[in-house]
Amino acid sequence: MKVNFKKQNRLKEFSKDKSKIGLKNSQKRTLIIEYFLHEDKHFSVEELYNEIKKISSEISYSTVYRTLKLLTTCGLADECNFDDGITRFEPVHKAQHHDHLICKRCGKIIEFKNNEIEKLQQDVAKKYKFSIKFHRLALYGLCSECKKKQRGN
Amino acid sequence: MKVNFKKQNRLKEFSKDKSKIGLKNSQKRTLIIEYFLHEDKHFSVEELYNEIKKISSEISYSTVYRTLKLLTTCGLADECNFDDGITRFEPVHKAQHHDHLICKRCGKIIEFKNNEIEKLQQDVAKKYKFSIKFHRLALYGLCSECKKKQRGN
DNA sequence: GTGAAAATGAAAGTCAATTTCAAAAAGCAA
DNA sequence: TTGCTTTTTGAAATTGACTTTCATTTTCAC
Repeated sequence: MKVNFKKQNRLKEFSKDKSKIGLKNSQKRTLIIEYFLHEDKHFSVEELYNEIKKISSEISYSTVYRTLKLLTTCGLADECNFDDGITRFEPVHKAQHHDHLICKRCGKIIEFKNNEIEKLQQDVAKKYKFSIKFHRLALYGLCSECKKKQRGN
Repeated sequence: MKVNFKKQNRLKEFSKDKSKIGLKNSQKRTLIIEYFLHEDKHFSVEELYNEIKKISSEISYSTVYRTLKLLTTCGLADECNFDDGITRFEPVHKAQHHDHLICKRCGKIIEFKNNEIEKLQQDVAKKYKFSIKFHRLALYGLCSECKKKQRGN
């Protein structure tokens, strides 16, 4: 498992905070956190649980669930909803907010960032004297590969 | 209950289709549909059920639920999710797609439309060779009234 | 090591959404 | 109108993802 510097720092941060907020250093939790932060993917609890199980069969669904919620509370993970009733978690990239393209055929999730859209959102908010705390933008459709496949059919 | 022309037409359309797809003309369903289409609001099943109950106490939650699902299938209603785990339904305005501003304090839902944002979404899609079938954009925050109240506190 | 506090797993509970099924209503045909 | 078939309905049960409970295990400061 390749460890990238930024992510290691995030994990270290997490470790530093732990004592302050009364957390103990659990091996299982650490394994889950490392796996989750190093994989740059969107995981449902179920999905992460299934992958973790392969590495360490002694980790329960509850622990995976609780760890993801904990990371969310600590600001190291974000919860996403993509219209299928399943909550997914993604590692927070502190540097940049982003939105999502979701392929309805293969389920692929692509992240994108568009400053112009964000600016226009602020314009909309201003028009309605509204202050935006956060937003969700998801574009649903077909990714390039699935488009090719569909033509083939 | 004021009936606007466009909505009456939509209802008529619905009625026309009914026989073709094997639906019978139920009084209760008709009442629910009329109420839903004439109120230009976002309803959860629960909310619509509570309002309908006041008019006709003999209509059950199941019927309201099934009617809203039916309207969605027929393309006369859309399902929305605003990050609170509750599905809301809105009458489809055939003329225009729109997005939402949601006040996290009072729950108010404001609809808006911004062609520039839509255009930029297409640009994003093109960049990733993605074809968009539909999208969801929701801006969460505080509406003008709630901002005022908050200052007052 | 000992003891207090936190973490864990399995099972139970929650809650909105959805389905089931027996009874009621709709509507076609005689 | 009556009889018959199909659809609709209400109440209750079920589903499925999420969340909590609680007895047991692990952590860690002393």
